[in-house]
Amino acid sequence: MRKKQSAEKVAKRPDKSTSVKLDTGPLATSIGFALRMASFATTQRFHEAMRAFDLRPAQFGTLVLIAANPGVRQRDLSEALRIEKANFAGLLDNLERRNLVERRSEPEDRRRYAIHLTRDGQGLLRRACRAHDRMEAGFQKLLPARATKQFLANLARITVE
Amino acid sequence: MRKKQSAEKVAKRPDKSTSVKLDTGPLATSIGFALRMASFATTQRFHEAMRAFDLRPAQFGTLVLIAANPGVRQRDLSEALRIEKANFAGLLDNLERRNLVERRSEPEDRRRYAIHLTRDGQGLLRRACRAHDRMEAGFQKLLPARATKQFLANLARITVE
DNA sequence: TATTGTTATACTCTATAACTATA
DNA sequence: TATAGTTATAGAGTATAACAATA
Repeated sequence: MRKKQSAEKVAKRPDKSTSVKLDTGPLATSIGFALRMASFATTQRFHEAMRAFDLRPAQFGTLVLIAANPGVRQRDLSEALRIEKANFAGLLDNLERRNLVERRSEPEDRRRYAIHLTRDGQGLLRRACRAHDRMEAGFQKLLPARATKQFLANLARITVE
Repeated sequence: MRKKQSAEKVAKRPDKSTSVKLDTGPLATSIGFALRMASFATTQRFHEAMRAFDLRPAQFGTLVLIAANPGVRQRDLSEALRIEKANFAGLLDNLERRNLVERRSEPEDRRRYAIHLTRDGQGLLRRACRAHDRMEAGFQKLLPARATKQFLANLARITVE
């Protein structure tokens, strides 16, 4: 993608249709901006990796959390994923229409649903997780050796409440 | 906002209307997911810090890059910020209507605009940067002492191309 | 009265294609 | 032909309020 600075830009004219490296000023030391850019990059990779499964980040996260917490309540899922309950209803509708998850009513509190994966959901998630793990291995290779654990811990510190 | 665990939840029934900590399964070691959550958290803080200036992340980033690169071309700005040029036109329109930036036509290539901050834009940015710096100092305090530089370097490694 | 989940709505963000004017 | 910038549009993501059913 990146063309090296032509050595013979001499006489003609620069005609720099190539990308220009900008001074990022105070953004160069901005944790918020760096997180934004890094998250954008990994999200792009996520979409590539999950294209075959038609799963977006929030959908994949939902399936993973259900698998790890069978029977979890809808409200706890949406809170853990930082998704408004109003928006989460539609997300779950979509996964249920695709026969990946199942809402089971709870007799002891009939306002609540216990959410479970279907067999199809388990199967799709298993394959999606393999793609996810390959993607994550690629991210780890971008970091210094044995730096991942500390990096994840620092991200968790930033992710307060 | 957060209710402390009532000490007399004793006999009655748990009635856990408080939030439940879920097992995050393979997301616990997912760099992509951790970045997503951390970026979400810092973006929330950004909106609080910038409410007084009515600047969203992309708008603030735009002003900062213009200040650091006066006369920059619109295309280079949108590329640096990873914003589609089609969407960036409207963003700049908004900043121009608010008299914060100015598009100057370039005689040597009349397709291009050279983007500059107005006096108002410089003034607003100066104040916004102070709020931004305070916010960033808050983020740094969440990290171990002297860990910021390495953390930023690792974020930059993830942000490829 | 408070909580779980739903519906409706609006606003922002992102992505794509088609267009103009220039080169 | 290719590039800079614009317009239009559609799809996601996000936020808020109001509601029904239940506790």
